[in-house]
Amino acid sequence: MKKISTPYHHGNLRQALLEIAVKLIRERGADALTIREVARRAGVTHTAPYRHFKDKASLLAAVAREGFEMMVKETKDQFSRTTQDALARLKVCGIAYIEFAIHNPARYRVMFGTGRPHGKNSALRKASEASFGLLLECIKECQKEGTVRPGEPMEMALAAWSIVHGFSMLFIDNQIREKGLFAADRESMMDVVVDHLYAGFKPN
Amino acid sequence: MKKISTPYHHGNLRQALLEIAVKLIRERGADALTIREVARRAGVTHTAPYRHFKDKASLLAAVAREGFEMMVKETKDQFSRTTQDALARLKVCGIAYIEFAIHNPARYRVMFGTGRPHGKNSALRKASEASFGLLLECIKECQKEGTVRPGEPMEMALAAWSIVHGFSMLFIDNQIREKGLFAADRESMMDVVVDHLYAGFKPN
DNA sequence: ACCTGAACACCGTTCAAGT
DNA sequence: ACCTGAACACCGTTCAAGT
Repeated sequence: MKKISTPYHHGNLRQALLEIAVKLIRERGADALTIREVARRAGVTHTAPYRHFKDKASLLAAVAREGFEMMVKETKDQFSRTTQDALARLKVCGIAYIEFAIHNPARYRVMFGTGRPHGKNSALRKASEASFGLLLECIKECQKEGTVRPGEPMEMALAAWSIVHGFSMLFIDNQIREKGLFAADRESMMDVVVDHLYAGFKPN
Repeated sequence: MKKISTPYHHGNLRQALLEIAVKLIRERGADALTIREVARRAGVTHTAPYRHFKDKASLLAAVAREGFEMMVKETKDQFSRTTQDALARLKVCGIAYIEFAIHNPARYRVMFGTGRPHGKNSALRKASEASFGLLLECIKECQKEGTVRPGEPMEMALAAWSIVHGFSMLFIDNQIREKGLFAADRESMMDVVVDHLYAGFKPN
């Protein structure tokens, strides 16, 4: 009888651990994420993950980093299906951001929920800066186009980020449905919020 | 020799535990909050807290609830120092909200960071609804006054909440300073965000 | 290189017992 | 009523050892 080869050699354990981690958070909450449980589900010893991640925090950081990269990719994909109109792209930024959060609440919470800044982890930092950069560029282009009023783009990007982030957080934390805020569907809530956002950007 | 009386009888243990919990989160992060450590600092056995809180989650819920109550109180205090002008009160809502978050980041994170809704805990739920209610009332009054455009107040309150919550979260998570977003001081950042918010509320 | 097994110092929670 | 001490089933992390 041939030996059944063990599944996670040759470098795919790292990716497997990441996927299991996300699934675990999604299914059972952030508290249920333990290195030992991830290892168990991957079929390896509880110390094996330490070959790929320094500690639990850096496993979470890797999950977060992937998240920012996914978000950027999805936004760019939407861009390519959009007119050259910079204002349209700016709206896509907002919508894509919120949609990512709503469709990946577990991962989104990891991306922002740590309470710890990204400071030291440069890969994570770069990924999150790329995401913010997309928004910033859109705003600058809109200003050139004349579809967004003049003003410090950094400040405007901050206001824009605040509102989409705030809405996303409240939404995935159930604060919105819980308060009976809306019988309305997600789509129209998103539109309300994003429209409000751009109302503040209109040129005079 | 008289026995030294033990400090936490007669019902003040509960309050002591809450204060220690907040201090612990503030000083060493949310991960450092353990029931055992709280008990240790209070000078009681690690099982004593269970007389006052069902489990760790309900200790955290109590910390969160106190937070919402503090926020409402501080906002009302500011109201009493303000003109009858409803628009001025609306701005106070935004500023007081952000200031609370900035001055109590640890507690603020507990108030929103659980990932778990407040659903079951009715005291917590009521406290957070009171906070939202303040904002909602202000918007309605402004509409009567004509200083905020007509529209579903619930939707407008949601947009307002999103932006102050988003800004607060980004700020206390260090996402803002980390990205080199502003050399500017807090005050002016807050003003930018809040001004942007109210720009979207202006009547035509 | 990658993985294991034992070990250490912790957790949250329960429960019978003490005053 | 309020608190204790032992116990249980977990953690994260380290380290010497195996292939």
